[in-house]
Amino acid sequence: MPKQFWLMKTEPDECSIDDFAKNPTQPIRWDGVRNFQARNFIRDMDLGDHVLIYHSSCKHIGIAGIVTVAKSAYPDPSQFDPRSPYYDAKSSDDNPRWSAVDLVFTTKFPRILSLDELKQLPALDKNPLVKKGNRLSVIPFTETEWNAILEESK
DNA sequence: GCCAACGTTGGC
DNA sequence: GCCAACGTTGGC
Repeated sequence: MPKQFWLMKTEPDECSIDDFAKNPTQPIRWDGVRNFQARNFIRDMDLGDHVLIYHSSCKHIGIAGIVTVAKSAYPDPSQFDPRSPYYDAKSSDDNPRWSAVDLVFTTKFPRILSLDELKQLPALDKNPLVKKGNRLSVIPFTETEWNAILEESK
């Protein structure tokens, strides 16, 4: 039983639920998060926690499925790679600024739960995901919020 | 492509 | 510590 629930945003061109589904036992490194609040949430993630995958900036915006934390936070290697778009010169080996987790496929919803639909769920009233202008890419979910999503996905 | 909203940076 | 400028996110 997972201890905590999360949602992570991704542009499906970069990494979609189908990228997880096509190799369902192969974890994918979730790197490139460069926002301090989101990073702090990543560091709070535990092995076995469940994560909703949200497709943003695309044609079908919404929640596409569930993945599970397969490895908890560790230093994001891309911050040390000068050729990476995620390179951060201010980061050092002994004090890495950014963290990554590994995630593994769990469930693909039969259909995307659209943003419109999510906005209509009373349980998500207070969730930053449905607030205008929200840019947080890693969001903690309460069990109530989580259950409302699972119910809606049926 | 547009643009509002936001987080970060840097000058002071 | 303030805050303007800037770059980015993300829905439309």
